[in-house]
Amino acid sequence: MSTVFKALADPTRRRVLELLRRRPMTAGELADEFSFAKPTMSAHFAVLKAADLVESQKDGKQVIYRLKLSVLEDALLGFARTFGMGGDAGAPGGSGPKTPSA
Amino acid sequence: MSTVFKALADPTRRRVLELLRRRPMTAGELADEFSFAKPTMSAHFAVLKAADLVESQKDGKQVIYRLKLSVLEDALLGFARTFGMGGDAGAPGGSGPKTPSA
DNA sequence: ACAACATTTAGTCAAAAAACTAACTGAAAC
DNA sequence: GTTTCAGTTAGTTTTTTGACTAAATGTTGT
Repeated sequence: MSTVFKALADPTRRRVLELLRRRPMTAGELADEFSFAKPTMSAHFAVLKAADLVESQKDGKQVIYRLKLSVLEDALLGFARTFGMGGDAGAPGGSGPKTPSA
Repeated sequence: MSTVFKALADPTRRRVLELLRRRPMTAGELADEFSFAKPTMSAHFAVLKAADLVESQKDGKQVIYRLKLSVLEDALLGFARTFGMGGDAGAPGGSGPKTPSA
C-alpha cells in the first residue's frame, strides 16, 4: 500500500502508468516519451515494479512493461473505500458524512 | 494534483486523513494519536493543507482541522477515471486522451 | 568471436523529506 | 501583566529521492 502511494507520488511515474494503460511498451519506447536519461527511467520502472504496479517481460534484447491495472484499482479504490467513497470500510458509527448506515 | 499525491505518499498523513474522516480534530488531539513530536505533526498538517486536503479553523488557542473530503474524492476518483475505472477518460481506440494536439 | 544494441547496475551528487530541539507567537487564565 | 497552554516557526540533522555518467550485462546479427 505504502509502496503504491510512494510510486504514485512522482509525476513521471504516473505518466508512465498512463502510457502503459493504452498498451504494453518496451523500456526504450517509454524512455523516448521523456527527456530523462535511460538509467533514470529504469529506476522509475523499478519503483513501479516494486509497487507491483507493472510487470516486465523480457523479449529478446528489450523489456516489455505492462500495467497491472487490477493492482492499481485495488489500491486506489480500496483506499477510496476507506473514506466512504463507493463502499464502506471504516466509519461505522453515525457521524459520518457519507455511509448513511441507518 | 501532484501535491495531493505527494501528501498521500506518507503513511502518517494518510492516517491523519482517516482520523479526520470521522470528525474534525484539533492539532493536539491528532498529535496525541502519534508518537512524533508536535512540530513534526504540525509540518504534516501543513503539507495536507498545502494540498488542500484539510482546512483549519482557529478556536481560541487551538486549531481545528477538518477533512476536505470532496477534494480527496476529486483527486482520487479523477485519477482513477483516467485509468478507465468508474467512467471513461482516454483509453478507447482514439489517438490521445491527454495532449489533444489537434 | 565480435560489434551493436537495449537495458540495468554502480557510483556520485544535489535537492527534498522527515524527524528532532529550542525558541517564538497568540490566546486564556490567573 | 505574567504565567500557562496550544500550536507554529526556525534551524539542524539524517535519510531518501531523483537525476546524471560510466560501466556491466545480456542478446542479436555479422
